Amino acid sequence: MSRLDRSLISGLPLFQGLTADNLDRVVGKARSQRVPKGQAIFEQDAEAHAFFLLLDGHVRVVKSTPEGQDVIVRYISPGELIGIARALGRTTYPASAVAAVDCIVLAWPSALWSEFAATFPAFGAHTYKTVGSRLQDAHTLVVEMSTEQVDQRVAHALLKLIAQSGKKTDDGVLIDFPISRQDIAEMTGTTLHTVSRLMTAWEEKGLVRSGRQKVAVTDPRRLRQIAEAHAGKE
Amino acid sequence: MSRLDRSLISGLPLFQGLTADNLDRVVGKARSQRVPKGQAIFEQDAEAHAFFLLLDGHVRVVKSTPEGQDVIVRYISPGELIGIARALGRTTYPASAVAAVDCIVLAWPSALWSEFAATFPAFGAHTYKTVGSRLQDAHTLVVEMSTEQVDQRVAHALLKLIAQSGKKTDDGVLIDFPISRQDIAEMTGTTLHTVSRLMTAWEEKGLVRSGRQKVAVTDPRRLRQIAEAHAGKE
DNA sequence: CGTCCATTTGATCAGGGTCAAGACGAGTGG
DNA sequence: CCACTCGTCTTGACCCTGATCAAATGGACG
Repeated sequence: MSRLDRSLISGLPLFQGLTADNLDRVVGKARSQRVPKGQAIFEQDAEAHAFFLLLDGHVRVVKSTPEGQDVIVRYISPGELIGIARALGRTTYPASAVAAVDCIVLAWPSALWSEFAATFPAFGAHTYKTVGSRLQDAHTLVVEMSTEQVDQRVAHALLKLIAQSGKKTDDGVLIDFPISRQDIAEMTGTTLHTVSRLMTAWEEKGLVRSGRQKVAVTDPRRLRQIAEAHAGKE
Repeated sequence: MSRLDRSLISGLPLFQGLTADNLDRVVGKARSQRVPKGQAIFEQDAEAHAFFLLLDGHVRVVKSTPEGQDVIVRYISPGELIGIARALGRTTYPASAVAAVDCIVLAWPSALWSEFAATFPAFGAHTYKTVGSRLQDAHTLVVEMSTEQVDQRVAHALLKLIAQSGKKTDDGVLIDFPISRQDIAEMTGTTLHTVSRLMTAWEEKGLVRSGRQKVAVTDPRRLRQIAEAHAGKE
């Protein structure tokens, strides 16, 4: 394994304001890890021995019910922390984190979190801000799940995905990692069948272009119309 | 208005470890406020000028959609903080807080939050733990909304309510504040009609006793069976 | 070339939303 | 003290969205 370098993390807002020396100390305590596509970084209900920083790739956070149904709570992009359960007073992970593509993560023992937070104010502040916005997101999702029809929820999900991980191509804005109908269904509380029907309908109208584990949005404007109100249906 | 006394807050875990002197300082900066039933403590999207501690009463946190539908995100019990948006990097309140009964709250200007957190470590730590568990709750709710049938969601909602604000009576465990069918519908993403039908069905089976803005659970065990699995339906 | 998985598409049907009407109390004003 | 009104709750009838069941198609990859 190659030696870890502070340049890996020096650009991140999370570590803003740290000296080169401090960055070295932080990186020095991390273990880097390659996680192949489909593998879990950590599992729901397991002991939260570490927290992670996603350096490269995309991760989905999944909660599973006792009955075996999965719900995708959110996707994680490079530069974000995951597995900070411990920082919030939990001893186990409340969800699983699965690599959507091959990923690179840095891992620190959970115990270090409070040390980092105490030593580097920006680190603590940024984390709490992150948690705060995740709480907002979760509440927004609850509202969507409570009040919207399936087509609106799927439209919203796609818009969030391209906002977070969109990549411009000739086909429009492409979601930058493999995502199946099943995945979208698990984000929106519906079935892969319904998602499939929606996608083909939207494809015919020219709103999206999609294929096997691939979705691109060609007309975000009209997709947003579907997401926003049900008045705009035709 | 009577003089504020440190005894109001001395028992709370939030202020654990503060000296009598410190408690006086904290209370001294607060303004106490009586909020009549039905009135808002703060409104969604308004400037977050203050954060609040609920001393007495019950508050529901409501998010409203642009289309005018309301979703009840959670209920707040005495001793809990509300309106801590500012602490999480927001400048406006993400939801409204409405008094479910006549309430007493303490209010501090938002700017004081960071001062308190810096000066009294227990205060900051407790808040973040609170935010963490609210994030958990929100995710749990998302999972429930995604995977459960209406009867399960309503059963879960009632169980949470009696766990949080249950009061033992001859009729079973009573929810300690007025709550309508409409309220329960807004917690569970359904309509008051469906809630009404469920309640009468459960009343006939002897699971609950309910009336106008009043719900008591007489058989939590069987209610939990409904909430848990759909295998147990008959 | 064969196997596996993602996807598509059709047919069916039920959970629960919508529409409509009424009953039941609780508070208000005469 | 009673009549009235308003808000909550109940209940029936109907129908639509989207789940379920079933099967076929089509790439991707070994």
